[in-house]
Amino acid sequence: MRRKIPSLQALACFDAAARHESYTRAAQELALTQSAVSRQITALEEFLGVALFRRTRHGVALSERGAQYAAQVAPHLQALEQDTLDVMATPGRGGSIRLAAVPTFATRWLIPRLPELKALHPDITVHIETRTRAFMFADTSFDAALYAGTVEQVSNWAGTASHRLLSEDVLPVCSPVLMGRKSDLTAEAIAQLPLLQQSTRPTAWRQWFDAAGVAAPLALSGSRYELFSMTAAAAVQGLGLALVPRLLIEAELLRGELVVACPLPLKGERAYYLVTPERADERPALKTFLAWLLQAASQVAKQAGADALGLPVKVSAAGLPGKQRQRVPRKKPR
Amino acid sequence: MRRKIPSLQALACFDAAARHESYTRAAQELALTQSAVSRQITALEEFLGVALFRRTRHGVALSERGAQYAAQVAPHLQALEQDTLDVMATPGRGGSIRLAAVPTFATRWLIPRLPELKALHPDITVHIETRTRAFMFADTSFDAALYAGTVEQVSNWAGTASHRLLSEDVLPVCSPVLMGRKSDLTAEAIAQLPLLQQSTRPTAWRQWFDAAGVAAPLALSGSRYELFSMTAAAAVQGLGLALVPRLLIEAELLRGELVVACPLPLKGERAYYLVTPERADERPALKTFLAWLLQAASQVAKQAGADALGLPVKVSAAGLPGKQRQRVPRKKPR
DNA sequence: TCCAGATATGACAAAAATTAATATATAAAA
DNA sequence: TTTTATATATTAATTTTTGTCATATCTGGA
Repeated sequence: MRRKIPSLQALACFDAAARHESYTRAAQELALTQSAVSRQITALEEFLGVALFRRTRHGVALSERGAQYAAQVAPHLQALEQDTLDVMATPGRGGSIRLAAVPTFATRWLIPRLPELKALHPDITVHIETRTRAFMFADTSFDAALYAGTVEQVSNWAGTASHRLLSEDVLPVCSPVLMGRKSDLTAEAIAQLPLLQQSTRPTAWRQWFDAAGVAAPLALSGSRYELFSMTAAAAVQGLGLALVPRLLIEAELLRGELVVACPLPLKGERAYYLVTPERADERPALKTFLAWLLQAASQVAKQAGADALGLPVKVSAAGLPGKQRQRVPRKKPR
Repeated sequence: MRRKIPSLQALACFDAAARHESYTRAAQELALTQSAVSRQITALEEFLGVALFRRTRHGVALSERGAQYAAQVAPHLQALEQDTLDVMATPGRGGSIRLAAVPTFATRWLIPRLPELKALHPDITVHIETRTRAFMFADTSFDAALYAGTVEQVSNWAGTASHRLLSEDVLPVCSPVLMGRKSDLTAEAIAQLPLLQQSTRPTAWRQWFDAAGVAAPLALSGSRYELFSMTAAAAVQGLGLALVPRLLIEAELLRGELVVACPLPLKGERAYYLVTPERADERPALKTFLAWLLQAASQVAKQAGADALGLPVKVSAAGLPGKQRQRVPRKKPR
């Protein structure tokens, strides 16, 4: 039997009218006459058997049910429009990938490399939306997630397969102003300075001090920021020391806004992963993207490995002896 | 400007055609002529600038892009239809509530009480879908979740407010066949019998034995089932002992299919909660529903409290002395 | 009272969807 | 090979839906 759904145009009119609570403005938005909107909505109300608007002395106002219907319907309209634009925009062979990504890694690592992807695979489009936590693929329309976490977290993510990209080795960095004349600080010295915390890694500083074998009673204190980029920005302002992955702050290091306060990295258990739904998705675009990502990541890892040569991998006791300041690698993607 | 979305009818035709990979069958499903479907899809392809189907020697087959578009679009069409039916179905004052619920509690506790809700508030419709884990409200269209967990789990659920309904006190139960002549088993005796595990509470038995002060090396072994109702069913079959909340197996107790093996309850940290998105939702239907739920829960809790009178709340040492078999309460909802 | 700004509606025009009939292609059966 | 059954595509006519214009109606405020 014929499905009973109102026309999309009717729903679009309703959606606009609901947002504006005005037929006239809805008509303006949709480039229609007020008359057209009025008719569509009247027809819709008749079809549903529900009064979507209350006619007030001065215009219209959403009814209870109307508000509910609008709230339910709006995201789907939005999504349909997005999906449609998506197919229209990529008429080539490739497809588009909807990626959920941790914000700072996406901003500072992935996006700078997208031109390279574009050059190699011009027909692949990547949509990025930020997500900090795990989510259920079934609830969303993401094709993959760029996620930071431990092996356990990743393997506990139900119904997914994951591909390790890079480990998240964090380093203490700060504004050169804080360093004074010294080229390195001891862990003890760092324990005296204000620390910048990242809320999703509340124990990072504690772990770092543990690795350095230094007691730091204030390891858990300090302002908390949600994103690495925020702690980095705070560090640039001289607000304290941030513990961030080197690969997220290459630009600041290059510009001299930040310096490595102590070259002891915390080889964390955390890493960046590409997580995909388990149902071995046949989509070739995703496969291509994954292959490219892995290659880009391994390239960076190799580079970082070379940089790290000559640096102590594990620390024996307390503060490290002042090593030479590390050179900034020149891997700037073009 | 005018939105560029294809007509819903076109999308519906495409969806049906994509599912059947046949215009003819799609036409049958939609009660249209094959001609109409063919035209709609041709128009849609033209509008999108994308070939959605490959014309094969024998009919049509979805193209790569077509498959992707279909997969994206289908759930939204579905949802629009659902939403629409939803408003149409409840023309009264109330509204509908979309509830995500843990399966067994929903089946055995909530649903049997829905007639009562219906009697009190005939204009409220409750849609139930099962979810075992936490999810993000923003990703779904649920209004609330009926969730089982610890205080920590519930309070860690970001962006939500929660209302405690009932605590999940579990009891060891089994088929009367397993009990033989005895009216109660000691914890030691239970430790010798096969245990039925529930996968979402892997340590439940261990905790129970701990509370009883009995060493049970096999506390973590035994078949694992996903739902309480499954462990209960297994217990009815005499496969072993299940540790389930009493309120989920009243029916089996009444019918004599299950008996309480030992009246020592594990006062778990877990409880049933109604979890709602934090944005203080104005929807009156939800408020009414919550109020009713709380009242129904408190009624049950009172009853259970009365039943539990005279039962030892905490156990001093090992196996409990054989207490009288508890009477089955008569709170059968009508 | 009159005006400005809102929604509602009647009459008509334009556009889109649907159909019936038929053309065309193909795989399988005769 | 010819026939048959079953696909999709196309043409032309028809029906339905949508939108516009002009206008009516209502309301609050100058």
